[in-house]
Amino acid sequence: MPIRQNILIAVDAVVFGYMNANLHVLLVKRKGSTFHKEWALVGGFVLDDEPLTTAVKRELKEETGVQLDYLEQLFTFGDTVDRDPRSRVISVAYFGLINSSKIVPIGDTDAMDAKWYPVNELPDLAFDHSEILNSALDRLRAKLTYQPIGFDLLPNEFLFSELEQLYVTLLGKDIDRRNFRKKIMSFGFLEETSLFKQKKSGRPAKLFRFNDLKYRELESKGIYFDL
Amino acid sequence: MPIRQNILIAVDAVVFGYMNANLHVLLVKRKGSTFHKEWALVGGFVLDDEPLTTAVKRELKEETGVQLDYLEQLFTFGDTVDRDPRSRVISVAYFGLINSSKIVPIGDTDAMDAKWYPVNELPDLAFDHSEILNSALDRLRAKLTYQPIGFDLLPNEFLFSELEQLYVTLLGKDIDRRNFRKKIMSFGFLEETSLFKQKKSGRPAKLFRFNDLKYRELESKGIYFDL
DNA sequence: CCAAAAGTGTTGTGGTTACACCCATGA
DNA sequence: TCATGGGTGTAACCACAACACTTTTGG
Repeated sequence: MPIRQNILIAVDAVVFGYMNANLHVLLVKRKGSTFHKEWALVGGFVLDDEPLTTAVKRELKEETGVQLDYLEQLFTFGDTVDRDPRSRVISVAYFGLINSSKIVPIGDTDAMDAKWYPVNELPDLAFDHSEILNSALDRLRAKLTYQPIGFDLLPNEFLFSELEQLYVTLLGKDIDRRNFRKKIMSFGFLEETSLFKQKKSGRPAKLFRFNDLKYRELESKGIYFDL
Repeated sequence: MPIRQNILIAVDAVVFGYMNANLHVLLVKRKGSTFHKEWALVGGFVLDDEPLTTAVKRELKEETGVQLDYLEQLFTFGDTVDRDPRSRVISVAYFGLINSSKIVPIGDTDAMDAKWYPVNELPDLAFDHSEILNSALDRLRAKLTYQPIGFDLLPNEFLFSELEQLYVTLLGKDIDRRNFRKKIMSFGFLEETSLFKQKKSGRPAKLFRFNDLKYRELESKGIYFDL
C-alpha cells in the first residue's frame, strides 16, 4: 500500500466516579514537555499492534492504577487538525464508570500525579480535553434515562437514598422520593438485603443490592426512565 | 515528539436512502488490488491536514457524487488489528441519510461503480464492512425512537402514508394508522400543505411538509416516540 | 358500483404525577 | 423530646392501545 500518512492516533479516557455525594473525574498531571504540569485526561498513543480498548485500559493502569467496571467508546476527536500543537493527533475517547467501592483514593496526597476532581471544581485542562469531558458528561446524563447507570457508580450495597441522591446530583433536579422508589422497584432489578446501615442520626436504612441477571434481561428489551 | 506509529486512519460512510418503499445503502465496487471488484462502503484514507468530516464528504463526492442531509459519527473500528489485510487501519465510520428527492439513481446501469442496494438484498462486503453496516442499522433503528429521522429520508413533501410505510419498514412491525397519525401530529412539526397527490387509484392524499423550526425546538427538549 | 387507498373518534386501562405524615434511632 | 433521615399510599390525570367504518377517487 503506497499510502503514507502523518497522523498519530491516541486514546483518552473520561472516567467518572461517585464519592461524597459528588461526581468526580479522574485526571492526571502531565509531565512531558507540552502542557507540562497541567491537568489532562488519562490517555496516550496506541501501539502498532494494540486494539484500541486494550490501549485505554493499559494507559489507565499505567497512569492511575484504576480498573473499570464499565467502558464504552465515546467519540473520536479528529475534526480539529491542531488539537495537539506538536503534530496531528486523532483521539478516540472512551467513557468509563467505576464502582465507588473500588475507588482507590489516589492523589489526595500531593505526591501523586493522578487525582479525582469533583466535576463542579475542574481545573483548566490540556488540549481539547474540556470539550471531551463535556461530551462525556452529556453522554452520562443521557444514559441515565435509559440505563440504570447508578449501579456502576455505587458500591455493591447501597442505600436507597444514595441512589436517589446520585440521580439528583446528575440530573440537577429534585425527585419525589416515593415515586422514585416505586419506579425503580417496579423494574425488579433491585434486591433488598437484610442488612441495615446506621447513620449518625436518624432511622437506620436498608441496604440494597443490584441483581445483574434481572437487569440484563430488561436491558435487552430496552428500559426507559423518565424521572 | 519522538513517537512513531505505523497505523493508518481511514473514514467510511454508511449512507442510507429510502426508495421504492425500501431502505437502501450506498455501496461502491472496489477497483484496487485488495478486495478487487467486491462491494464496500464508501471510504478512504484521511489526508494529513484534513478534518475527519471533510474526509468523509470528500470521499462521498469523489466516489459517488452524493450530497448528504444528515451525517454523524457512528463508531471507530480499531479493536481488530488486522481488519485490513495490508496494514493496520483504524476506521472512523460515519452514518448518513439522504433525502429521497436528492437521490441520483446511480448504478442502475452496470457501467457505474456505485450502487444503491436494498438492505435486505446485500452482497458480501469487503473488510469488516458488514459489521460496520450492521451497527449503522442498529443506530438507525434506535434513532427512530427518539428522532423523527423519517424527514431526512423522505422528499420535502410526502404523503402521510409514506411516512407510515417508512416506519413499518424500518421497525419491521405493523402500526395502527390512527394512533400513528395522532402521535406524529401531536408533536406539531408536521405541516399540511394544500397540495394533493393523485395515486393510480384510491382517494387523493394530502402532502405534508416538515417544519424545521418546530422540530429544532422540540429536539432540544428531547422527544420520545414509542410506537 | 367496485376496488383502492385516505381519513377519522371513542373508550378502557395503566402509568405518572402530586402530595404529607409517621417511624426508628441517637443525642 | 428533639433532630435527623427513612419509609409509606392514594387520588386525579393523561397518554397509549385497541378497535372499524366512511370518504374520495378512477376504472
